[in-house]
Amino acid sequence: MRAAPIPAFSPGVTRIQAEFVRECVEVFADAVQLFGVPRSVGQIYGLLYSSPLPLSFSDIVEQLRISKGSASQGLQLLRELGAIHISDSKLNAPLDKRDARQAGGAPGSAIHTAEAGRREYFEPELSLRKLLGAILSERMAPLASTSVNRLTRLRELADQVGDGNDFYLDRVKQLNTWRKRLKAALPVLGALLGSKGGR
Amino acid sequence: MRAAPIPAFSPGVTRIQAEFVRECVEVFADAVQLFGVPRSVGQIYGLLYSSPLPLSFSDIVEQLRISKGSASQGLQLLRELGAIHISDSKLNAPLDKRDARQAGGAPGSAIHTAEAGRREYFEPELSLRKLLGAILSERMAPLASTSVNRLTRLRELADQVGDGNDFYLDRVKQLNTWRKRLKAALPVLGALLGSKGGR
DNA sequence: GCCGTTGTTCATTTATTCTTGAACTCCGAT
DNA sequence: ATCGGAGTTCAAGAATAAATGAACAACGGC
Repeated sequence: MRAAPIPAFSPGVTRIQAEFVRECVEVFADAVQLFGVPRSVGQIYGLLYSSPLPLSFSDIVEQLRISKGSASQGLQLLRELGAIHISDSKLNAPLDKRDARQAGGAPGSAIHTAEAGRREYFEPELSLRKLLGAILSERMAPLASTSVNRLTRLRELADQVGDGNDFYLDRVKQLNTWRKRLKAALPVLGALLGSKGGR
Repeated sequence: MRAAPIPAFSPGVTRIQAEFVRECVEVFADAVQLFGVPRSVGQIYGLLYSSPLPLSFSDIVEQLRISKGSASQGLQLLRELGAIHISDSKLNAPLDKRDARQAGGAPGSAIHTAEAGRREYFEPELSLRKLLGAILSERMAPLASTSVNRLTRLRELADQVGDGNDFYLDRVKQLNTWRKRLKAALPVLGALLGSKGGR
């Protein structure tokens, strides 16, 4: 088990809000692990999900207390999956945020002076369909790419066995059926998750 | 990367059959990894899947060249998942197998004299629905059990924030929607995999 | 152009998971 | 009862995956 990830306290954020963030971070950290995605990546998504304003790279590093390396790789993966995107309001976001911070906060550990440079801000993608669709197809890709070749090879071998009964051919046929069903089921799943009918 | 798992040669089995087995073992070893199931467990299933006759514990250990510990744990998991079951013909299976082996084989490395004791024989489950259903629900269980409590907690926190807009409440609502959709989608997926319509 | 800052890459360290092997229990046969 | 093989458990080792941090590259402002 790992030490509970406790986001750093940011100025201008109430204790309740911080608690909300922490809970979200953990929820997503746990959830993504079920899909084989590293915990820290879920943390990043959870943080963005619970933030009213887009966050920058360094916000994430500071609040999650993770290394720049982890943050960079995690953000990269999330972008590849389409789970987050760069805020289009490159200009507004930082300004809004500075206001928000100044508004409520104990300015003790000062936000560094210059909020300058090529800083980018990230927002979470909120479509469940896109989120899961990307993860699933990413994980299915390697299987799909090799499975056809392998089944062909198995079929050849089964033909050569030539024992009395059709055991080997039957098994190959069944594998093929399974593959087809899986292939057919995935799009349907996507449709279900995208629909509004889940009540 | 790991050394290719090469099943040991068994008497009474042609080279082609051995090749078929090896290919199956690898196919399932790779496939199960996508669902977070250990490779060796997939190997065991693949071996059983490609065997015309039920296999015993020691058959598995010998042919896959894995330790008794791995075999035991792997078989246990597969049984929990309902992916294999103990051959009901506790009496027939071993007899059949001895016949089969004697029939074709170079009896050089003799099958040990006494086929005795409480030896059990395993067969693979062939229903895709059962196979995947068990894996999926096993992996979803931890999420499902905690998610309701966590969402309740998040809702409480969101109520307490009370900033001008409904940002936090909206996020909680969306999480709830996602949860419901996932819950609704899983049974449908099961139905799809069990149907005959996948052609 | 330079300079300070932002973000990336990658070898190393750290943490987690898987496998092994040996001691042990269980069961059936004698 | 006891003997021998069948199967399980678990601590220790090996293999794999993830996180770190420091060196590096990219960008914007001046």
